[in-house]
Amino acid sequence: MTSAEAGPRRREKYRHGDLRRALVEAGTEMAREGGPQAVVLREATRRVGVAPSAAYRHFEDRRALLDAVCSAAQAALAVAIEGELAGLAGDGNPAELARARLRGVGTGYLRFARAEPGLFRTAFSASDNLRSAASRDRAGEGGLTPFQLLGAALDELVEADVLPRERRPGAEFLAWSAVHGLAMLLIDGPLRGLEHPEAREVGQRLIDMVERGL
Amino acid sequence: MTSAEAGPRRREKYRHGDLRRALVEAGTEMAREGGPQAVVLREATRRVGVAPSAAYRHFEDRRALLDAVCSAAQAALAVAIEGELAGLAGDGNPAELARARLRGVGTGYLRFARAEPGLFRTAFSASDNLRSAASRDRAGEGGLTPFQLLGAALDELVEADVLPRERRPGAEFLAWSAVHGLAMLLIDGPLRGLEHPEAREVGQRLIDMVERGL
DNA sequence: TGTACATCAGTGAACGCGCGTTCACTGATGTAC
DNA sequence: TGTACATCAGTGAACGCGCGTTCACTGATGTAC
Repeated sequence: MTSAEAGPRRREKYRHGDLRRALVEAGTEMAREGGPQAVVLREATRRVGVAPSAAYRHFEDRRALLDAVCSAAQAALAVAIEGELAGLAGDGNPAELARARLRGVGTGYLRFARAEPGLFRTAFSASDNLRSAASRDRAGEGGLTPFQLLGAALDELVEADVLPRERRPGAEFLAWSAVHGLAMLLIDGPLRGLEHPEAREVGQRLIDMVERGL
Repeated sequence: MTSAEAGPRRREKYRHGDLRRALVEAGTEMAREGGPQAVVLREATRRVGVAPSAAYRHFEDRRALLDAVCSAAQAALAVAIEGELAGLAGDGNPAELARARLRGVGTGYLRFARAEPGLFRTAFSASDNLRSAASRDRAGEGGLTPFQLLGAALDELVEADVLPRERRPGAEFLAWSAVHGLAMLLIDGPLRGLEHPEAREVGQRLIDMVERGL
C-alpha cells in the first residue's frame, strides 16, 4: 500500500506481498478441480509462480495449507446458502417464512454440493486442528458458518411456533444428516449423475421428510 | 486341493494357491486401519509375502484391487445389517415387525460405521468400474447388498400397510440419505468422538424422524 | 534528505521416500504320452 | 509307472515420478540515525 504506484504488474516483485492469500486461492482452485487430495503444496506454489519452499513462510506444513483451503470451502458453502436465503420474501406469515428459510438452507446446501463437488468434499475434510480455527474464516458474508446458518433457521422455526421448543435441541444434527447424506449420494454415491430436475425433486422430497419428521 | 497333504505351512509354496483372495484380505485389513487411501498395492503384497509384481497376475492395476476391497467392505456392511435384523423376534404384529426391521437396517448401518470407520469409508469409495461388478460380491450371507436390504425393509413396510404404496418409490434414497449422513457426521464430521450412548440416542432420534417423515 | 543496516520473504538446490508399473526371467505344477 | 514338456504364477531388479520438507543463501524493503 504505502507509496507503491498502482502499476499493472506490481505483483511481479521479489516480495510477493500477499503470498498466503495467493496460495490459499490456488489451493482452493485445485480443491475445486479435484477435492482435498488435489491440494498439493508444490502445485500451489507452481501456480503462484514461487519456489516450493516459500510456502513454509506462511504454513507450517501441507496440512496447514489444506486446513486454510478447507475453511475457505466452508465459507463458500455459507455464501451459497446465504444466496439461497436472500431471494426469500417475507410476505406476511412468519411461520411460512421460517419454513421457507429452513428449506432454503437445505436447497442451498444441495445446490452447492452439486455445483462444486470438489469444494464440497474439501469443506468436510477437516483435521482436528481446524476445529479450533476461527469460525470467522469458515463463515459467509453474514458471519455465520453453514452449521450456524442451519441453527439460526431452526431457531426461527421455534420462534414462529412451527417447531416445538422441546424438539429444538440437537435438531441441527438430524436435519444436517439428511441433507448431507443426500449430498454425498448425489456426488459420489449411487445417485451420482442424476440430472438437475430429478436431483432437485429428490432434494425437495427429502426436505419434506425432514420438515415432517422433525 | 488335489493330493496336497494337509500340512501346516502348505501356503509357503512357490505357487501361492489363492493369492487373489489373500491380497483382497490384506487390502481389506489396510482399509480397516486407514480407509481407501491406505489400500496400497505394494503394501498388500508385502503383507502377503510376495513380490509387488505378483499382484498384476490377479489385478489389472491398483484401482482394480481397491474395487475388490470396496466390494468386500460393502459385503461386511451387509453382514452387519443382517446381524442386527437376526435378533428381531416377530411376536405377532406384522406392522411392528416391519417397523422394527427398518429400524434394524438403520441401526446396523450406524453401528457398522462407528465400529469400522475405515471399512465404512472404503465401502463408499466406488469407482465407475464397480457399478457393473457382480452384486454377489457386495452382498451379505443372504445375498442382498446393503442397499437391497434397505429396499426389502421398505417393501415389508408397504406389505404391512405401514407405508402408503405411493410413497414407496424412491423412499430408499430418503432413508439412506438420513442414515448415511449421520454416519458421516459421526465418523468424520462435527459429531466425531460422540460416545456410545449419545451416538445411539441421536441415531434413534434420526430413525424416528425418518419413520415419521417418510 | 541521505546513508547504513537489520529484517525476513522468497530462492534454488538437494534429500529421501514410497509409490505404481514394466519386463525378461524361472521353476513348480499337472498333463500327455 | 516314468519321463518330457508346456503352462503360467510368482521373481527380482529397475524405471520414472512427484511429493513434502530442509537448508544455507540473497537481496528488496523499511527504519534508525
